[in-house]
Parts: sequence; C-alpha cells; structure tokens
Amino acid sequence: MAASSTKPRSPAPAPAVHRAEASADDYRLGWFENMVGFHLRRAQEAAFAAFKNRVGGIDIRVGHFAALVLIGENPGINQTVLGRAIGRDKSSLTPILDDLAHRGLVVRQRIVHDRRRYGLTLSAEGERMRDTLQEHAQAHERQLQQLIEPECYEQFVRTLKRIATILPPV
Amino acid sequence: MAASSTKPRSPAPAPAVHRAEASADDYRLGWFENMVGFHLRRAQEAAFAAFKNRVGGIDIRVGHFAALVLIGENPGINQTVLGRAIGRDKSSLTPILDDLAHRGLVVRQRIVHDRRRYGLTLSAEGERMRDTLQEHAQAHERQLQQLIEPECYEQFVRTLKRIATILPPV
DNA sequence: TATTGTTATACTCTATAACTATA
DNA sequence: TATAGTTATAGAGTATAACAATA
Repeated sequence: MAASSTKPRSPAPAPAVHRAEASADDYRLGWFENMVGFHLRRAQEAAFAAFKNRVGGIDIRVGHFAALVLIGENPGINQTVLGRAIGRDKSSLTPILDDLAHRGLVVRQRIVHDRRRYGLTLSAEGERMRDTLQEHAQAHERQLQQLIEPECYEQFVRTLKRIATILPPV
Repeated sequence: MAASSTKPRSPAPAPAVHRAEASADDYRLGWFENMVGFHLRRAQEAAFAAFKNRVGGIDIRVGHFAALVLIGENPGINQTVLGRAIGRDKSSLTPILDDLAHRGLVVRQRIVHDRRRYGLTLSAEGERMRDTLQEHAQAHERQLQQLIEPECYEQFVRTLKRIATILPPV
C-alpha cells in the first residue's frame, strides 16, 4: 500500500495503517447497537485494515490487487468492463493500469478489429505477483472465516452478495 | 499536474451519489467469488450508496448523522471518546462538530472541572434532526433486513460485530 | 452518434504532527 | 509530562466532464 511509484516523502510521516481503537467501553451505541448498516461499515473497515497490514510489505494497493486477480481471471478484458467488475469508473482505472503496465505486471494490447479498446492480460511477472498476493489474501480470508460459525458461512456470503447486487438504489 | 494549457475544463460537477453498475455479466469473479472480504466491501458500498441516496435531500452526511445519534445516546460525551465510538481520529471530528455546532444542532460546553474538554449535547433542534434522520435510517435498515433471511439476522449482525471488534490487526 | 480510454480537475474523507490550553 | 481539542497539511481514492480516436 505504499506509493505506486517512488515518491519523495517530504515532511509526511509513514502512512501507517490506522484503525482507531474503540477499546474502552465508555460509551453506548444505543440505537446503532443492532443496525446492520453500522456494523457492516465497521466490519468492512476492520477487514480492510487487516488486509492492508498483511500485505503492507508489498508495494501494491488493494485496488491494484483486485485488478490483477480479475485480469488473470478474464484475460483480454477491457478497462471499461474491468471497471464494472471492480465497481469503479473507467477513469479511476487509468492510473491503476498505467502503474501496473509501467511495472510490467499487466500487458495492454490494442484489439485489432476494434482499436478503441485494450485487451488486458497479465505478464509472467504479473502472475507471480498475483500469486504472492493471493497467498496473503488467502491467509486473511482464513482469518475472517474463523470469525464465522462454519454452518453460517455460506449464508453469510450469500447475504453479502444479495446486499451488494440487489439493494435497490432507492 | 502540468497545467500547461490555457483552456479551463469545466468547473465543479454536482457531487452525485454514484454506484457503478455491474449489471452485464461479461466477466468472471473467479477467485473472488466466495471471498468474504471482497463481498463485504461490495455490500458496504451498496448499503452506503443506498443510504446516501435516501437522505440525499437532507443536507447532512453520514458521519454527521452518526455523531448526532451517539451524542444523543451519550449526552456529555467528549470529542475524543466520540471519535473512538465512530472509529475516527479526534482531528477528523473537529470539522464535523464545528458544523453541527454552527448549525445549532449540537451544544459544546466546557466542563467546569476540566476545562480542556467539551461536553457535547444535542439541542432541541439537534434532536429533531436526529429523529428525522433516524426515520430514514430505519427505513433503510428495514430494506437491508429484507435481504437477510429472518432466522439468520441475529447471527449475521453478530458476525459483523465479531469481525469489527476482534479481527486481530495482524 | 456511440464507445473506449485519457486528461484535467475537483471534492470527500481522513490521518499525522505540531500546536494551545489546560491538567 | 500528559491530555483535549484545533490547525495545517498531505494524500489516497474516486468521480465528472470534456476530449481524441475509433467505430
């Protein structure tokens, strides 16, 4: 999660992964106590922080990792579709892909019969990087799964998917 | 960064609530398919976007709403403890409380025997605002709950809490 | 005209560090 | 010295709109 390229870190401190601790029990959540939305947010933040800490030694970010995995899974995918898969606008992907391509992890290749698009694939080094990161992610995932009662795991993931996909935009 | 050109791009767009749609099923999630972390993130983003849309007509943000609820629940709480409750650094709360106080929703009162602290309470108007927002939040919550099988609800929330509180920082 | 990807730009959120004033 | 809150600042992350190239 360090900078994608070497960058002078002037007066700035190391951007440590931070998680504000709510250790002391000197407040009441009250109405939030059983709110799904509230705890969904807290859980996501905790999981995200834990993952960032885990891969903290590797100079790559979560969004970059997601791109590596999905390109590996969908070789030849273009940036617009990749954006949909990650849930980000295509313009947000440009700097990510720029970086990954610049580091030789991803290959962008113009598609012959539609020269507007790039087909994205992983280089051999990109595959190695993805594999390394996947090992970390797998360990992280095991850690998460330990917090879920085994008989509830399937249902838990299914519920998350349902929320992500069919929650109406209101 | 190089602002070499003279042509001004367009000025500020309206900060609309956006959710990139992943409608077309023209990609495979592959390895992410059953990852808790991945879907936790997507679910949280969807829920957050839905909530923002719901209260979109009211000039207040999620962090502000959280502050209102928690101050209402813990009258006299100070900013540092409030920050722990929300999971944010105290410095992040200063502008939020500035705004809420400026709008007459929250009252900051120096504590007599420790003049470093403020005791935070809701004004009558703050309570009204909180109540209005809570109605929206309650509707949002009902919507979320409809996506959870009723017999799994308790367990679902419990799991989220467990992830948020006892996930080791690695 | 529509689409892909890029660029310019702006904005939200949040943390860190240094600071003031208290304790 | 330690703590509560503020200020200044940095920077990650991401969107929107306009654009060029191509369809």
